Amino acid sequence: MTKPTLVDVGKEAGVSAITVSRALRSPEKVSDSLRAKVDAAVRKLGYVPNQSASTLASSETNSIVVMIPSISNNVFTDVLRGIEDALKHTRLTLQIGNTGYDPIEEERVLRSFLNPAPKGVILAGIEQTNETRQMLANVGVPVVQIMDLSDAPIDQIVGFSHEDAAFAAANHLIDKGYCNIGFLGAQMDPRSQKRLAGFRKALQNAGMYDERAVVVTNRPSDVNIGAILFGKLTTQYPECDAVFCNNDDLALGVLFECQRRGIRVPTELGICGFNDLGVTSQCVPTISTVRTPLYDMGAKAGKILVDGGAGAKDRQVDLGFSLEIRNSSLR
Amino acid sequence: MTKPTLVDVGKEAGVSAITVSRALRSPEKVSDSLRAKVDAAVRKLGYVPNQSASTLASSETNSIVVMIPSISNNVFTDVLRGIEDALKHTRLTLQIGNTGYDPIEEERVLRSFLNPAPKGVILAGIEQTNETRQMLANVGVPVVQIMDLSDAPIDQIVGFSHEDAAFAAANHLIDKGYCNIGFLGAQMDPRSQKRLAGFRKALQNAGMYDERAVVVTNRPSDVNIGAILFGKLTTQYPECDAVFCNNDDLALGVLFECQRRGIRVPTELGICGFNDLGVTSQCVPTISTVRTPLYDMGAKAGKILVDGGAGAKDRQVDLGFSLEIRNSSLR
DNA sequence: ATCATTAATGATTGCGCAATCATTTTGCAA
DNA sequence: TTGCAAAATGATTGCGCAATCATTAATGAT
Repeated sequence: MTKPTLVDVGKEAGVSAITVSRALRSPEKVSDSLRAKVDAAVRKLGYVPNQSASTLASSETNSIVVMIPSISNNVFTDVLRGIEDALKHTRLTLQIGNTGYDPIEEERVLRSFLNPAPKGVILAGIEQTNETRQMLANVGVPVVQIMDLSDAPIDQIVGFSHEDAAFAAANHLIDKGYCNIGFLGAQMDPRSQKRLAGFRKALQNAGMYDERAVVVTNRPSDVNIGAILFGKLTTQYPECDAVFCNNDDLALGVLFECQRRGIRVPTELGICGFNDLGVTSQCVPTISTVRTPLYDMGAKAGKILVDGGAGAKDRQVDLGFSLEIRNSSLR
Repeated sequence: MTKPTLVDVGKEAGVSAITVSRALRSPEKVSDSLRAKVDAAVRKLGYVPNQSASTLASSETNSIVVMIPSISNNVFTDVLRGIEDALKHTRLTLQIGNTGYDPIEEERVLRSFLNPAPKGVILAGIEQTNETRQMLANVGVPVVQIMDLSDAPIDQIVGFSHEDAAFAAANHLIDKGYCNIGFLGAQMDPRSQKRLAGFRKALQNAGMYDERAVVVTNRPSDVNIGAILFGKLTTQYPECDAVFCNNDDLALGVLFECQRRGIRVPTELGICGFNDLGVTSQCVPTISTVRTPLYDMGAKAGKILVDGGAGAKDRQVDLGFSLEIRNSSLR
C-alpha cells in the first residue's frame, strides 16, 4: 500500500499520467468529463502530489524563506503574522530560519534553504555577510530586507529609520521638560545601536547628553532586565528623571520597578518605550512608546514577493513610525 | 552560470559524480586524498546539494513538521523554542504550519506537508479530524501530540492535565480564603474548556460554584481582553473576591484594571493566572500562576522524533505543572 | 609471487513529476 | 459530406540525486 502517484491516478481514471497532471494544474485546459473522472480518482486514492518531484521537474518551488533572529521575540512574531497574511490564499508556503542574531549562522542556514531556489527571501536587517550576498546574487532570487533602511539594499528593503524614531522619542521627552534622560537597551543589535545613536543626537542637540545616562546589555530584552538596567541607571545617574527604553519589555520593567520603589510616573520619572507591543497601552499608567510598523513590514515584504519581487518600484520603502504619547511621559 | 551539480563537482575534482555524493555523505568511506579533492571542488564551485533531488532519490526527508494554532501566541513560541533546541545540531529542519485553531485547516495544511513524508510530525492538542488521523496512519510517520494528555494518542503524546492544573489553582484560591471566585477565559479552545472544567469541579467540591462566575470569549487572549472580561464579571457577580484566569495575559489585564479602579490586590481581589509567561513574576504585586511545561513539551517532543519516534517507552508522557504562588493570591 | 580479501571508486537505473513535442478527437464552415 | 483549425489527450525525456550492483586498486597472508 504505497503512496499513489500520477500513474496510479491515471490508471484509476483510465487516462495517462500526464493528463492527470494537467487536469490538476490547469483544469481549464481539460474537458469537464475528464476533470470529473480525475477528481474522483484523486479523492478515491487520496493522491497528494510529491513536492520534491514536482520541484525537481519544474525547477520551481513554492516557498518563501524568512530569516529572523529569534522566534521568541514578540517583535518578530508580529512581523511573521504580516508575512503569513500576505501569503494566505497563495500557493506559497513559509520556511522560517533562525539566525540567533548571528550573520554567520544566517549564512549557514540560508545556504541550506537555497537549493532548490525559493520564490523569494526575506531577511531581517542589513548585516548580511558578503558570502550571503554573493550566494543570493548567484541564485538570482528576489530578496526583501526588512526592519531597517539602506541606500544599498541587496534588492529591496522595507523598514523605517530607527535613528529617527529614537530621535523623535527622545525629543518628546525633552519637550515635556525632562532634562536628565537615560537610555536603557537590551539585545544591542545594529538596529538598537541606531536607536542609541538617535537618542544621543537628540540629547546632544539639547546640550543634555551625559555618558552615565546609557545602560545597555546584550542579553535578550525582557521585563526583568528592564528593572535591572533601571537599577544600574539610578545608581550611576541618580539625577535621572526620564528613561527611553529600547523595547517595551524594558519600559514595563521600569514601570514595575518604580512601583516597587514608590517612584511616581510620570511626575518623578518619565518613561518611553519602543515598538508598541500591546501591554504598554494597558498598564497603569499607560506607557508612551514608538509605534513601529512590525506587521506592515512583514505584510509589505510578503506582498512584494507574492507579486514576484516587482523591481520597478522604489528599492527602499520607508513605512515610518509614530509616537504613541500616553501617560508615562506627561508630567 | 547555472547552479553546479554533483557532475560538475566531479569533473572539477576529476572523479565521478557518485563518488562525490559518497564523499559528502559518508566521508569515512572515502580516501583522505579524495575527500580533500572533493572538498576543494565543492568550495570552489559553491556546490549545495539539491534538496528536492536528494529527497526524491532517497525517499527520505530531513524535516519535522509542527502544526501550531497560532504563531503570535507566546504559549506556542515557548513550545517552538523547545523544539528548535531539540533539533539543533541535527540535520533536521523545522517546517511550521499554522492551523488557526481549526482542525479542518490543520488537515488541509498538514496534507500538503506529508508528501514526501517528513521524519516526524508534532501536533498541538488532540482534536485532529478522522481524515487527519487516517492520513498520518497511511504515511506511517511518527507523530507526537503535545499540550494535552490522552489515553488514545495517535502515536505518542507529551503534555499535562489542564483539568488538574486548573483544579489545583482554584483550590489554592479556596485555601487562601477566597469564597466567590470567578473564571475568566479567552481563546476557549478544548484545553481551555478543560481548565474551566477543573475550575468548576474545585468550586463545586467546595460548594461555592455560581453560574455567574464564569465569563469567557473566543477572542484571542490579550491584556485588554482581561480587563474587559473582568468588567463583565464584576457586573454580573459583584461579590466576586478572586479570579482564576485562563492565561497570564488576562490576569495582567485584571491587575491593571484593579489598579485603575483602586481595587486592592490581593486583599480585595485575589488573582491567579495560567502558563507563567514571564511578566507575572515581575509586576506589582507579582501574580500567582500555574507554571506549565511549555518549553519542555517542545523539547521532549523534538527529542522523541530526533530519536526516531522511539515506540518502546510510554505512549503518554505527563510533564506535570506547578503552582507558582506569588503575591496576588496571598491575602 | 599468488591469491584472497578488503577498500575505493565507477556505471546504471529510477524516484515522480512537468516540459516539450506528437497525436488524436472535436467542432464547424464551405 | 469534406477539410481544417482548434481543442483534447498522449508519449518521451530529463530534472539531480542515491540505491544498487559492478569494477578496479590496495593490502596482506602464505
